[in-house]
Amino acid sequence: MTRAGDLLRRVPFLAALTLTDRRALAAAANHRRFGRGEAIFHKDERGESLFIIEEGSVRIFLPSPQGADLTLAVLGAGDFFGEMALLDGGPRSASATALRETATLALGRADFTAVLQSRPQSAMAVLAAVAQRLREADEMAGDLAFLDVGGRVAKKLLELAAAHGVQRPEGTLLELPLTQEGLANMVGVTRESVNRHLSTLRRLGVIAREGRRFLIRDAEALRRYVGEG
Amino acid sequence: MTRAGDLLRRVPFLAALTLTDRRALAAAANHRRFGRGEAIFHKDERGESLFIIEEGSVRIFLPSPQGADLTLAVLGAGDFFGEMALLDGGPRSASATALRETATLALGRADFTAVLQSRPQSAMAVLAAVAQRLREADEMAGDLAFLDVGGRVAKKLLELAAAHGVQRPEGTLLELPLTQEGLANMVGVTRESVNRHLSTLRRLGVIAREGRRFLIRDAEALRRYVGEG
DNA sequence: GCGGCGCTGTGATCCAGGTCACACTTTCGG
DNA sequence: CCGAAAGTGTGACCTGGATCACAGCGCCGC
Repeated sequence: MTRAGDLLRRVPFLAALTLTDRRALAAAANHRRFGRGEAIFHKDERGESLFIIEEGSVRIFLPSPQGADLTLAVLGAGDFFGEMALLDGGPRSASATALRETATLALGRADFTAVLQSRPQSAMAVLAAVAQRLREADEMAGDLAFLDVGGRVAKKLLELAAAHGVQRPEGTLLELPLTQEGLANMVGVTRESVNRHLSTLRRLGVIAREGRRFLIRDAEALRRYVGEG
Repeated sequence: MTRAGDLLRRVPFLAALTLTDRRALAAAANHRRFGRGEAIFHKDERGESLFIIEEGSVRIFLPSPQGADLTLAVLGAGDFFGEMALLDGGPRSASATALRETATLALGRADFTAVLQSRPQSAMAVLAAVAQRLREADEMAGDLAFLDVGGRVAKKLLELAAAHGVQRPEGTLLELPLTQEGLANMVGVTRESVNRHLSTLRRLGVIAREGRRFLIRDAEALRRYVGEG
């Protein structure tokens, strides 16, 4: 309970609640755990809950008929997802699976809307978060329409560096372990194409591999690489 | 004033307001008109107002360095846009221009947030609208990643039919006059490619031209065309 | 009613990236 | 610690769409 209360305080849109409210909410919410690779929900299902990640990480993606799906986001502790189906009443617009052992707090529609209705601050925070996501989605569409594969790969590396990068003497190291296939899915291309572009980038000394993670040696060169290929 | 009050009643997220509130809001808002082709705002500018369309139509798009930009939406009377910059404080995420003579009501940040904070109903309505748009944006990204040009063209025609279609004995007529270039921009490809696909569709008797508008003769065939090319 | 400009249609080329097919390397579960 | 499975690197090939280059067409303004 204390644990859950602590978590909720760190979730932006719930920060405006009083301690008692947060406790009540934590009591109302369901704890749910998912194993590595386990599905949390599938696109097109009806959705009745919002999930808050306590621990772990979750991939949100559009499944494609012919395998290779498109990753929209990878979320971590403190992030929430699954709100859309609650907000506009539609079905799940994407699928979600746990990338590793993950613990969540699931909030039902009634509890969620109650918070939004009674706390203008919370509603504004959710609004800001959703607007932010819309912004990113539009940008993704733009990238798919305007950039070639090289540019998309380079740009995604920069984004990942901004989100999960750790400064190192030799450059920025991407925390999150990422396979070429994973990167390919984020960028909407085949694994082979990603490989070829990474190879040239490595040959140019722009990036390097550190086990299962990437090291970005020359962010500036990467930025130039976006928009030329 | 009465005019503006009337308009506001028809805007979903303002429907919850009392008549007096709507009057006050209408008084606070600025009327602004734009000529055919005139820019309303540009991507990356700072944005301090939300626009409600009284009359006319507006194209929201991502400009691309090399010309051919990507159309995200075409909005008409009663629709609103420009809310994102107000909600998350970021710059304009896209550009907006009037497609024809257009009258708008511009609402400043303060007035907008005041409504959202004081009217849970309004906040929920905006939330639903933004969620809806996020849904569409994600779907667009999926289409760009998964569908080939033929499929994208066909799907867009079906969407346009759903949004602006009028039933006719011979099929569904798309109200809005649309050039091949316009369609190409909605779908992220060249005009020539669109032309070729439209030609085959016409040869197959699936669609036909009615002056400057499209007639969809066989929606079922169009649906099949999505996802095969 | 006529001249011009913005649309439409289509052919000829070219090439980025998908597909297929493997060999090699790392990692991890048992 | 070993063997299978997952991930990586690359070559050969083919093809959908971009690009360039025109030739008609029709609608609009004067």
